[in-house]
Amino acid sequence: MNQGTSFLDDPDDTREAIMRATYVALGKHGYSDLTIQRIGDEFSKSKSLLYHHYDSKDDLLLDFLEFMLTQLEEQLPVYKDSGADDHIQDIVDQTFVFGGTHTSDDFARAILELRTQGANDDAFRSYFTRSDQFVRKHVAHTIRSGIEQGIFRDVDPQETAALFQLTFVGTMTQRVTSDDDVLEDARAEFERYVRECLLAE
Amino acid sequence: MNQGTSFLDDPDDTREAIMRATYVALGKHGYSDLTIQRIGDEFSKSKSLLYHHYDSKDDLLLDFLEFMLTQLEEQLPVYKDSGADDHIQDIVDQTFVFGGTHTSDDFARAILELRTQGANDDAFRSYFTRSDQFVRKHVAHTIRSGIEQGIFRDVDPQETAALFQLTFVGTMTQRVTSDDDVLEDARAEFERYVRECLLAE
DNA sequence: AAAAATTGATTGAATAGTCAGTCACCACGT
DNA sequence: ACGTGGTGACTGACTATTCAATCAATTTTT
Repeated sequence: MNQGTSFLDDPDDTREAIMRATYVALGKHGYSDLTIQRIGDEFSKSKSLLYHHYDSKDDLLLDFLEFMLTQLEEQLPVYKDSGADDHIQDIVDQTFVFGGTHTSDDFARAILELRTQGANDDAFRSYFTRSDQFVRKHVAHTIRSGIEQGIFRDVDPQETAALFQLTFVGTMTQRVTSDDDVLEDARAEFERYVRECLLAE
Repeated sequence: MNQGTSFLDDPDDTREAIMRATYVALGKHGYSDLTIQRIGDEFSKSKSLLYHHYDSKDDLLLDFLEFMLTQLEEQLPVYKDSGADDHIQDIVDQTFVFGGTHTSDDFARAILELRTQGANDDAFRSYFTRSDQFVRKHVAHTIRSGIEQGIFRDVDPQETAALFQLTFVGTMTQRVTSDDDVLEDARAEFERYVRECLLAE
């Protein structure tokens, strides 16, 4: 069975512990060297217990993916209707990250490794498809809102959000897989784009 | 030993065959399920022979990475000094791809899977670091050239190239790991960015 | 004949997953 | 208050398989 099947389970202590163990093991060894053994090593209980909670390694990893995507989505800045321009700036900050909560490289590494599995695993890919659409709609809504407020130009919200989404994914990939410090420069240019192509004059 | 150690080797028939086999196996099974056995299965000769040409699986994979990056760099449109704007358009086309030679999803998948290994493997990461810098300099040079020609605005070539690079990586990641068809929209918006933020008025 | 290419058989270490069984706890009837 | 039985958490030992890597032997090339 997956996650908490009953709504009256204990506060899901064990699941969280397993997720944490998986996270640590993934960080240490990388996805392709991630084994049940190694997850068990980071877990206070025994490795066999993992099979009591999950049917298989795949089952566990799929739950872990869901866990991580939840974390990721919770990181989205909430939209206080105040100013769409402020909110967009929050999103840009979040994208290029400085000191977000657990926006460490570890977290980005984990997400990217999971994401890459989507290249060969339909189940994984459909999770990310849903997550991408969620994020994209969130951004598109903000932009639409900003246009109505008259602080953004009359751009296509769908298309603009798509480029934001692409930049977000690109940043995550780039940060983790290259030592070239392209990110600062890219950020400067992206902010120029926001100023000159999005904000009203 | 790696690759062709002598410059007078036979036209590297075997190496190419091994690279091809690795490519096919990678496409079929994905990096984390890629085994010497499976590479051997796609290879006309026996699996043991792989160890005659390479010291270890890692050694083989590292050579494969170099092989793939060479392919990738050869795909860069050459800069005929005619017009920087045409050349930039070529680069955009290449980034968002339509019918490039082997710019199939298979190729993108393979590159992304290799790239993601860089998250945990320093050797892999340094290859991509070098490759990124190569591409970025190429784009920066084109932009600098376009500015001198007066067809681009007076932007910062380094920063602009960085955003191109980010978009390139983001596209590759997105294409392969999500069914959300964000790419068309993102392309439309990116071309708007080029028109309004890069091209002279 | 010497060197290089190629093979099948084999090894020892991991691998995912199983299984029989222990333990703590809780509800129930008496 | 006291058994009694049921349940789920938990474990260590185990299996069958797969893995990377080795090697002695054979074929092919030079």
